[in-house]
Amino acid sequence: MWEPGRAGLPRSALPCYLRAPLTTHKTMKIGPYDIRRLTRAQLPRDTVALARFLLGKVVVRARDDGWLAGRIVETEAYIQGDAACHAFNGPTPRNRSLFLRHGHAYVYLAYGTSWMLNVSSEAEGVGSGVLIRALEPMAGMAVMAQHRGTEKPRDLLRGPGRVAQALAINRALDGLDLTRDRRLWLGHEVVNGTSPAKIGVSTRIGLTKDAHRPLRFFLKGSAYLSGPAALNR
DNA sequence: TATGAGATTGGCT
DNA sequence: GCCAATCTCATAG
Repeated sequence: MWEPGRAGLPRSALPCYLRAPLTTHKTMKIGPYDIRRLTRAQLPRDTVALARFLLGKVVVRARDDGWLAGRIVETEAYIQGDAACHAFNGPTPRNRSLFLRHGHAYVYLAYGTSWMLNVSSEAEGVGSGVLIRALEPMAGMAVMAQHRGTEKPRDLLRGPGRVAQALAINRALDGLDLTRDRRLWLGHEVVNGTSPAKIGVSTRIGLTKDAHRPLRFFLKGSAYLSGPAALNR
């Protein structure tokens, strides 16, 4: 089987989407950061646990024009039996990816205008997911700025629709395996001796059904949170 | 078949 | 602060 980097071409000459690792133990240099892919075994198979676990982890998008990456600072859990969860009424063509085993992408269009990235979060057949609401920019800010039409770092990835627009995420990526795919994957930073940030909890943003549940999670003190300041304390 | 609501955003008052 | 843009799907007729 042909493998990138083993065909006489230096890895650095390959486009990002081919340099992206399929295996876990490889460490990628993305911008100034050392990033290693998360395996399915590392991902909690529980929606709330995954929503908390993903804080501080990294979303990596590989494009032929470069790496795009951001640190997850805000998530929301959409659990089975929750009226606000898209899977509440069973599978439809739009929400079927929510029923994939944990670690797959569920990408959908909200309000006909904004794409949203979610991570499926339970066993196959259970419709649940974690919405990625905000990232802190790590790499590829110039390309993100092009996609977003703004240069301001705080406006690149603050809000789920902005995350998808900045990272060029749309229906074409719906259903992919975030632990295996080269184009979009989850990683963690390889570092020594960092202290874990405190996690804040609030109600979810923009809901009318089941709006009272404390299922939004965020890194306290981050400058890249969406939502009103009152919910970020 | 028609209608209204929705896990949002950007522009304008 | 208000509102339009515009896709998906549940519900009603």
